[in-house]
Amino acid sequence: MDAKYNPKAIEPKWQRQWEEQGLYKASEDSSKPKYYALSMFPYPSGDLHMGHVRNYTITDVLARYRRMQGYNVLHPMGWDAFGLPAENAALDRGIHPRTWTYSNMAQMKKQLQPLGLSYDWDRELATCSPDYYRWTQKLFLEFFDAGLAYRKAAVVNWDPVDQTVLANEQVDGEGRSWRSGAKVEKRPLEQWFFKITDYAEELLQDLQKLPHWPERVKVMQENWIGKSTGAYLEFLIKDRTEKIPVYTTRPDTVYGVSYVVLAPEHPLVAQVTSTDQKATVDTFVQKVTSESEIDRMAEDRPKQGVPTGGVAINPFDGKEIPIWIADYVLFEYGTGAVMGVPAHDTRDYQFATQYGLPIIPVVTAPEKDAMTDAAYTDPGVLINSGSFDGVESPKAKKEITAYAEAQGWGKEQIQYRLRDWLISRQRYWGCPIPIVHCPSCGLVPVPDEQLPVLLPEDFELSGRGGSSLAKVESFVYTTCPTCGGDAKRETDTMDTFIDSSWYYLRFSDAKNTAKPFDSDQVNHWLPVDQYVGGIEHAILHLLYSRFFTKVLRDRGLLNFDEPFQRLLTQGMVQGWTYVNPNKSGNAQWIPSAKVDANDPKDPETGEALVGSYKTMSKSKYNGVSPDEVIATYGADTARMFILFKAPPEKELEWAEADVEGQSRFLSRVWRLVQEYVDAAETHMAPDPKAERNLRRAIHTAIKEVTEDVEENYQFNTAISELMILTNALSDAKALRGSGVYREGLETLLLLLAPFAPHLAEELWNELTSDTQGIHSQSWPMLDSSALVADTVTIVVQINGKTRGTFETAADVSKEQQEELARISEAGQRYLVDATIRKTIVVPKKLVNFVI
RNA sequence: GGGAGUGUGGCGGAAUGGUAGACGCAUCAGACUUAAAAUCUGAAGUUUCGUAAGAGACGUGCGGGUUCAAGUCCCGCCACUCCCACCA
Repeated sequence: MDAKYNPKAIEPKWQRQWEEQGLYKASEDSSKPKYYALSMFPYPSGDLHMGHVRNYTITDVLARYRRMQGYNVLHPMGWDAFGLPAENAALDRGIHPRTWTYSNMAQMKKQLQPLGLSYDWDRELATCSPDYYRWTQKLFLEFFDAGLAYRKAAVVNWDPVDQTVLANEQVDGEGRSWRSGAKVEKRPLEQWFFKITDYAEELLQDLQKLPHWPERVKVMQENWIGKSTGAYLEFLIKDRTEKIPVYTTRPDTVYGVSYVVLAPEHPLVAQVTSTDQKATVDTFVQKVTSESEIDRMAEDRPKQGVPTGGVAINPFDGKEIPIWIADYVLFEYGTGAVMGVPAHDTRDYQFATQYGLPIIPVVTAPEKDAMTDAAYTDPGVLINSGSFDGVESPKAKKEITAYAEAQGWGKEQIQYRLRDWLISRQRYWGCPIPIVHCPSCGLVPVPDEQLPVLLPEDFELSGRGGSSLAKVESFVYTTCPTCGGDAKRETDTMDTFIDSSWYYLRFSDAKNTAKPFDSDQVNHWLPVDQYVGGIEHAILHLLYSRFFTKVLRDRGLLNFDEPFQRLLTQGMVQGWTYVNPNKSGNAQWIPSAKVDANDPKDPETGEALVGSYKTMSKSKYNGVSPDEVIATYGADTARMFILFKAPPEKELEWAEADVEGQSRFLSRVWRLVQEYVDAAETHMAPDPKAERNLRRAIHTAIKEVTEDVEENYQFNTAISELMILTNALSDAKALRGSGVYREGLETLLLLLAPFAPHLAEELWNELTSDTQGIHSQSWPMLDSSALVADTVTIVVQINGKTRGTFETAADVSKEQQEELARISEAGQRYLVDATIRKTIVVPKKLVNFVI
């Protein structure tokens, strides 16, 4: 055995060995319980960063731990491989997006390999491979068949020069295309949608089935779904037959309506506008619709609007009120029209004061909140409300809604903020939508036997954001699968979030060539027992995946409601870097390793620098790459550091000194075992007390590490327990000849195995004659009887303040304990002249005298 | 504006209502060494009194409360972080 711990010598050796043994292949052994551990699969950017390492290390520890616990573990890895960066790379470098993507995947796999992660690579998948996207298309057709995939016009950013659709991020602050510089137009275009709103209620309700998800993720999803209960009410239009429907959560304030506002895009705008207001209204609509979303939503922006000249009639009191249009009303939400109640709504109040509209209080505020210069938005008692005067708000809501319903001009309505999911993208590097447009048959799904609809090879990229497929004639022109006539293919591709909405299902049956997955397989392995990933996916990815699961359940393809049983959102990895305020962009970030901390200067220009944190997920510019760390310290040290430095859900600051600390700890373990193996077993006089103490330390460690890993993901405290056990063994070298000491070393290695797999394997191999390897061993069993201590420390308190302690036998009775406390040094000192009013005895822990 | 969370030494962080600061980093002292590194041993919240051994006071963002006992439970503040946000 080497005298010195040298990770470079042992890590590659064991990685090869594990690979050859096929140690991490998930089997179909149904005699064992299953455990499915999953990290969110990466986008193959070509650059593995510390955030990835943290993510994958966490699931790896759990996977290894569960294997030792006797579980049949599924721990797969794959690639979220479609997406825009590949297309941009193709534009910039003139290479095929596939070439770029696959070379990145190879690169990242190479970077992952030395980490010693226990993946079942047999199940590797890439969403851009036809073997995978064939089934994405099949699932799309399931949605289509269920009526959950549909087309409708949606307003998009249109570049009139490049003749292409732009993403919101591709439009600059002034509403110009980043590429052509042309003023971007808002155009309604036919787009594909998934009807996620059909599942809004279940997506909301089933959050209750997820007790092991972080509260804040559930709250975010809840807010995103945004359920509210209110009333749908119809206002009449004077001299016309149409009605203006509004949605309100405050039907109790309906007598306070002093105007009605339509969104500028609302179809009724044309009908209600009077001739003399037409020019004003047209100009206003033009102005608002040409503005970017960002401008229109901008904070603190004053609300703008114009009167249409039209007059509405409040059906409750027959009062005539003006119809306005305003930019603060959103066309997409509710009915796209709002009743204006300035007295009881903050936004309406702002608008009304700005344009001199009447403010009519209809809900009384308690004296202290009496309305002065703001809207009163809390509940109260109704006034000025006809026959509803004197009714309290909550009751009035119900009564007024019921009254409207009886009169036929309203009803109760539940409203969600969740919108349908716009899934079509006008891009090349995505999964083609398997639909044919036939002039006579309409939208025709591509039949199963013609799947996959392959991405064409001969294409020309039409610029960022544009549809390249539409220009590939051999792709576009086809025949209708139904009637055989001339037809065109759909040229949109799917949002990449669709690819990632079902990959965790595919892992259960990754090589199936007949269907997306076999139901028995998916029902066996799913739901995922532990899902780990960044908080940035708290809403979209997780919501879409939940939606997919529910739809596929309703299609009979699987039998569970929720895909991810437990969710852990890991914190970011940050690094201390310096900023050069004189530079811009990425050049301003300078890794701390290149800078003298006492005199921070830009190594290139000599300019003074300012310290700052930067997230390691954009790690190109801040120095510490996983490759370097592994090359310097080894994978085990990197893993230990990242788990020990902070609890998993918190941010983690990269610090070289702490990495060295972990390296030191592993070296200590190495020496401990080596010295034991080298030392001739010395016989010594038995020391039962010391042996019992050591055994207690061993089993305390088993208990603590098990609880930390299994229940709370407290890897940081689990590792500190390993350190405590190591220190105890270090201190107990006199016991080397005893069985307890050996038990201690073996237990230490077993407990360490999920965290530092290579070191544990190497030392296990040296220490024991076992040939199966440490990762095939069982997790150590806890012997609770070993935890019982011979003696206990009793705390003596006077009036709740600790005044001393004493040691006594663990089987001390309550009475003895009190008496011992009384005669203890502290007791003697404080109780001499005192009257004891009360004594509290906590058995085996504490005695408190109140004097 | 709405919601969620956090606040403990020089730092990362521990603490089923029961000795606050486990474990580690950094620091200091000692041993080993010609020397350094590595390694090992030890010290250490702040403060007052004391030459010292020691003794006391104060300490978990702030102010109250419950309790024999509060970092932990309750009430009210403050600060910071994150998410959503003209959603009627």
